[in-house]
Amino acid sequence: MEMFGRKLIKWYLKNQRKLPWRETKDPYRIWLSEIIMQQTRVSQGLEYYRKFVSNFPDVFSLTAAPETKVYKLWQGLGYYNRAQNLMQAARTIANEYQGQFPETKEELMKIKGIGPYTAAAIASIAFGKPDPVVDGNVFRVLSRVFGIDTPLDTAKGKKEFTSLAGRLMKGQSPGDFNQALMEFGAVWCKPRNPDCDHCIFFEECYARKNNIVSQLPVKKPKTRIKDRFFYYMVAQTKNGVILMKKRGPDDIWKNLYDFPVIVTNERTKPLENLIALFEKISFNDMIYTIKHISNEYIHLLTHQRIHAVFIRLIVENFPENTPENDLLLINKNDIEKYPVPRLVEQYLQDQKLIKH
DNA sequence: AAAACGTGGTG
DNA sequence: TCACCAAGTTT
Repeated sequence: MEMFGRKLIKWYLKNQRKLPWRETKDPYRIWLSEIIMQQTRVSQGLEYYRKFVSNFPDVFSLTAAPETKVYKLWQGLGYYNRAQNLMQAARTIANEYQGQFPETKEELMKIKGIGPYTAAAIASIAFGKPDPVVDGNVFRVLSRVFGIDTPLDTAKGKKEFTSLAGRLMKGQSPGDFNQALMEFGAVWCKPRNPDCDHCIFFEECYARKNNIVSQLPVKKPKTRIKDRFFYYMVAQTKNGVILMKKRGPDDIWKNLYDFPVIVTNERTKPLENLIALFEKISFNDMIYTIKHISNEYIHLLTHQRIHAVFIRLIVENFPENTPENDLLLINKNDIEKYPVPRLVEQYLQDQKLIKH
């Protein structure tokens, strides 16, 4: 523990980049740099920082500036809310704090645009408070060196990493420690292809030792919803025998029961064309009539939006022998005995094939 | 709690 | 090419 901070700061004092906001303890400039650098690379933000400092050397000059001028200077940086928050924060500090930045993380966080990260950064760098910063770099370095696979974009993850950073910080200068940790992540422990062989933590790094550097840090999977279109064939004889199908192990609803289905990634039309395909997954030469085509059901899963259409067929007869490949013929009175996805249950209810 | 918010660099 | 990522915060 102790050693981690010592080595880190030793590395930092020797290897840090020379950046303008590192040459001041002025909380105004620290704040300005932190807001500008949110979600922004140094190479992109550097010139903006210089422009803002020279145009607005203190919080009062920023307060006095016309909005348009501030936006103009911000142009091209992105996240334009930051410019608006910047002006509001400047007014707050000028009016409610007499131009003096509050010194605690808690108080700083009351100011617009200052969240947990920025508050800790100002408190530690400008005022020497022992508040650990936890940004993307810190997540990466700590998750690798200490082998933490808690997803960082969760409440649990944030708590865990903040707590660890706080313990590691003990005995070190908070501002230096925080900047060292971020700098190390930015220039050495990079997201991809870090130079582990020459790393100061070569010996102790958990990820390096276990060859999982590229797998850390862990993030929650993006909830990118995929649309899928399910076209179900609900085939039934006149005397009430329904063809069902057990779902396989490779998709959603494992081992539940539904019907023969055509799955596509886009909407299919006309629907009638699907029936030829149905014959391939059930019986050849079905003699059928289309009894009903349902509306599209939308069924939401964590990562999928299922668009389901049920095509109900009346067939003359199923073959006598029991079909292969997970197909089964059941009496419609027994349908409730089979576990089905909620989507299918809904359909069956709507069709009065089951009660409730 | 998840989504929106911008732009530019990278492998 | 394009998904991923960058000194996050707000709603």
